[in-house]
Amino acid sequence: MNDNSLLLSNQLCFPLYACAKEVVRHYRPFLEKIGLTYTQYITMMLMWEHHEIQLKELGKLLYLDSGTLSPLLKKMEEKGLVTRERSKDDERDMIVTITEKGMAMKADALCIPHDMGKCMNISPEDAQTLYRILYTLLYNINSQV
Amino acid sequence: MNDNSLLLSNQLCFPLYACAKEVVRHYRPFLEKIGLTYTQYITMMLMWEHHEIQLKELGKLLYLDSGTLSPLLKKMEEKGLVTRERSKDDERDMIVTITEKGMAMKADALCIPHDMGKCMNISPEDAQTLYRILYTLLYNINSQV
DNA sequence: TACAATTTAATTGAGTAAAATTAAATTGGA
DNA sequence: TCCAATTTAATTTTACTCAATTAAATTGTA
Repeated sequence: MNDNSLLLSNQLCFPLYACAKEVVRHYRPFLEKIGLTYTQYITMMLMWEHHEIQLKELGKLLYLDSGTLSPLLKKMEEKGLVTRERSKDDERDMIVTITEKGMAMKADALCIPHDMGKCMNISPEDAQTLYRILYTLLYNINSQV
Repeated sequence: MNDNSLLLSNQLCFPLYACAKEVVRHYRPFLEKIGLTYTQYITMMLMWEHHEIQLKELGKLLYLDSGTLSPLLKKMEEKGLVTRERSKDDERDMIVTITEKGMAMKADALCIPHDMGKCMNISPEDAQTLYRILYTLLYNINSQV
């Protein structure tokens, strides 16, 4: 709590914030080729994996709430990538299902992780360390007493 | 470029994106006490350090463009934290200057880095490693050939 | 069985962000 | 000196993002 504690260069939050923004920004040209935004892209990754999933579950996995996901999924439905319908078992639940068109998009996205990897230019060791620390932080920050 | 390359859990970008969002979100209750948003907070850090700075320079240091900073600084001027005026030397430049009220706010912000540090719950070693890797990444991603 | 508490999505409002465009001022070269 | 190129902020458009609120459906309990 000294005079340097409020220097921007002494914060850990700032390179985290700036880095995340820059990485997402650098995804844009690659994602534009398949017509997705970054948020739509990470949503599609979960759809390619699960095929069918509740909005609630998407929110937990993506750390996004319904205020973001509801309009996002409507746009993705308009693009024909997913369908949305209420659960028969529980009308509160919104079930999101990937379409054939959504499945087909996966082939066009396959090159993106590789292309972005080159763009990020990080060593495998640093990538592994960064991955570990970020997931630890993500776990810890949401486990407060 | 195999079948697992598009799994969300295999991406490095995602924990970076999610972590940055969660960290900024956890800043909110602390920053509300002094009436700042996160973006205003990191801007104030630079103002406490420089007292007077060009919008252009703020943008470089914060990785933000005028589309974000122009309205942000107007709001901060309305709050009486900074003043904005064109440079006498070059009318294109917008000079931002901290006010007495802005300076006084620093005392109220001194506890925030410490409070957030507890909230993030990261070891000093991991914090140092994370800091190093993030700044390396930030440098590399903006140095493409 | 009633009905209060809980769960879930959707909506609303405020605040970023980035790209593209516009407009004004300055600079540099013929 | 003239004027084209450059620099800089501001504006516009599109797209998140979160907190708070609302509304509907479900659950649990007296």
